[in-house]
Amino acid sequence: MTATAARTPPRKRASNGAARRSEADEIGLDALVGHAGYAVRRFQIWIFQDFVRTLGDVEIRPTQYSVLTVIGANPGLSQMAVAKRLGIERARLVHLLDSLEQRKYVKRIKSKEDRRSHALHLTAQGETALAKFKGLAAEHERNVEAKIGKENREQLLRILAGFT
Amino acid sequence: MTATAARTPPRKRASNGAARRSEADEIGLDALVGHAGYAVRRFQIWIFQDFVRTLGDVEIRPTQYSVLTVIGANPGLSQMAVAKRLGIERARLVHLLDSLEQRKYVKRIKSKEDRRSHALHLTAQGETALAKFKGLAAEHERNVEAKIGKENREQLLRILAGFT
DNA sequence: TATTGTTATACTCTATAACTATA
DNA sequence: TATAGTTATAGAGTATAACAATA
Repeated sequence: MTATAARTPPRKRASNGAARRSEADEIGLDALVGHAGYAVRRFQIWIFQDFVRTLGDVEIRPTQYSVLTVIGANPGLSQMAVAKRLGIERARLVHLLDSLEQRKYVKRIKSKEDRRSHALHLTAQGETALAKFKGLAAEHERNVEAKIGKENREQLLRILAGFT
Repeated sequence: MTATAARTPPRKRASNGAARRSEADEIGLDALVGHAGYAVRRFQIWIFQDFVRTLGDVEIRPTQYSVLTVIGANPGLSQMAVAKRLGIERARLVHLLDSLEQRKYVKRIKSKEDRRSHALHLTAQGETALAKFKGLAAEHERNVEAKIGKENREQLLRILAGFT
């Protein structure tokens, strides 16, 4: 392969001395245009920021929300089970749970069957809080729908269902 | 809203003393199933890992690739312009460019028009290297296509085109 | 020997704030 | 005053390794 393979000719730049472009517009992405990963990254940045903003008052971030939701729907899971299911490192989950336990949303209960592991449960306060978080997360989801369209959101969910 | 709103009944767990589930399968995601952001996050983790693996030999990560590609296609851009176009913090771009400059892929040239700013260019070595990176990135993109299907990848790019 | 939870380390990335030199 | 680049800091997130208690 030569150095020119797949190279796009440099875009015409404002010549020296000419008026400089007023904005960071018109800058070509070249090969990035064809990369799904680039589009997905930019979309994820937008979607995370909207989630964090929408749930800003309750100070819940996406990862915390996912942990609370899975524990709420599957009480008694071990830390390993939650970590594997959500694709989180078990070492990281320790700190996430420390925080959620301090805030009285989650409790670790020593398992009698396997004394190495903890059974995870929501507290009563955690149940109430999670219901509120789900309402706000639904609001966030409506923002997503407004941004990309109802049909596109549904197609996206269908296309990526295998990764959840 | 009550605490029970939108709550899914807890899944049936293996009763105490019964055989425990062998794998972290069958764990319900509850409300996460309907969140585009969750699916996107999981997909992005997969896609980043494949990119990093596919370009592992050349030690180029997605962000570095995006910076090199934009500079290659738009020689002379300032750091601010690159940062804005790619949605990277300008403070972060400083370190990215430090690394790419050390590796002789990029050079910062003091602008004569505005002595505060640097015009960014690829070195000859950078041009050659980027061509190789693009070939590997195309290989990564074929992995994506194999994973989600040709049609789905194209739909994804179409749906998310507005975020690039 | 292997696994669970934990602690620790390193690096990537996001988000700010403040500083300098220029404009 | 405002902007470009830089330095610094803090927290989130990823990726490892190693350790104690337990299986």
